[in-house]
Amino acid sequence: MTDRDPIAAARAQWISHGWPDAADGMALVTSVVRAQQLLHERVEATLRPHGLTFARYEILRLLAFSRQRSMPMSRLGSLLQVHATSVTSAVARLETQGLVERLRRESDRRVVLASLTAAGEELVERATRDLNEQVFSSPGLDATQVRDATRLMSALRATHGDVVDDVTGA
Amino acid sequence: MTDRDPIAAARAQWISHGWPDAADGMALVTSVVRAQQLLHERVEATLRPHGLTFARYEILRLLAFSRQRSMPMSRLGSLLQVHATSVTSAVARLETQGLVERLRRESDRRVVLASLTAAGEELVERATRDLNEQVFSSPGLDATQVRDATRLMSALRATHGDVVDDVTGA
DNA sequence: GGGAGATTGTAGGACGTCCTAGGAATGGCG
DNA sequence: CGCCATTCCTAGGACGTCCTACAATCTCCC
Repeated sequence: MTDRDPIAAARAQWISHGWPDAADGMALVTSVVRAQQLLHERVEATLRPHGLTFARYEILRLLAFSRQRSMPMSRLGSLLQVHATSVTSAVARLETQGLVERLRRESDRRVVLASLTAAGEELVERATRDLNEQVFSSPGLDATQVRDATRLMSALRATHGDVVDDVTGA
Repeated sequence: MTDRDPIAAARAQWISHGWPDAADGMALVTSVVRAQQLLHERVEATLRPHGLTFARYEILRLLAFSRQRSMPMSRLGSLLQVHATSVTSAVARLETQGLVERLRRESDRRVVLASLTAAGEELVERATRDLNEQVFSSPGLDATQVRDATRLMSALRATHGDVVDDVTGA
């Protein structure tokens, strides 16, 4: 006996308990949480054979895009929108794996530069190829839906203070 | 000096590095992850004064909806789509807080029933009221966008194997 | 110079999630 | 009747996230 959609069921409960004005918002929040969970699982499964998690992959990816193959810890945190201590622990693991090394900037010795090693550079390219093939090129919606959904998520981000380009939707 | 939208920037990098077919999918995944993070932060901020997290709130909410005010651990896990061990640790904390108690079902002594206490029942109603007022009734999109976004997230869930009602969109 | 205040990063702790392993209770099958 | 596969739950560990300190370093201004 298969259960019904838990989110649709929760929405019905919300209405029958006298919270109709909040029911759609509840369903939206719950749907986004669940969609993120499913996408995250696919991404993690793809990265696992490479010994990476998404958090660590994102750091390698940013470093590989940068000119110097290195970046201050604080800049990683602000670009990835995570707490500084999360960056510290992720970079510590990447350093243990030999994918990144820490350098202290001479002109300002407070700054720690996370710098990609040759091994890190090779790994991030292989991992990116797999992610593109196994997740990003077929995320589970058709091209129109992908564009619409991305635009709606951007609008949501914008109302929460994120800097967002292109909400108007050309 | 404000940075540009990190997701739009990543999408541009994807295209210029020769991965145009994956760029939109990457942007979608990243947008969903970020939107979830923002909504999750608002929800957690609302629940914190009540001494709850979203994970524990969801358990209390399900129990309060159920007839007996109780439910097997395994059912909580399947409804919430989380690992059984996550349920164990959340219920353990709720028990410490005096919001839930564990009962063993007599007819099948393998089953542990998580059962709402009077304190838990009161708390979940107060927490729900705050969530409805502070998050769910104004999730950050207008009514049309909320409906569209929920429908797209449902389609995404459906392609990943979730049981989903109402994808067709009346 | 030299101290006050900012900025940058790390340490330690709480919590949630997953995984693997394993202990109890049930139910079926020889 | 008794053994075993299944089901249900918990224990312990890895990882990511946040928070509150705190240490090191830089900057500014007296």
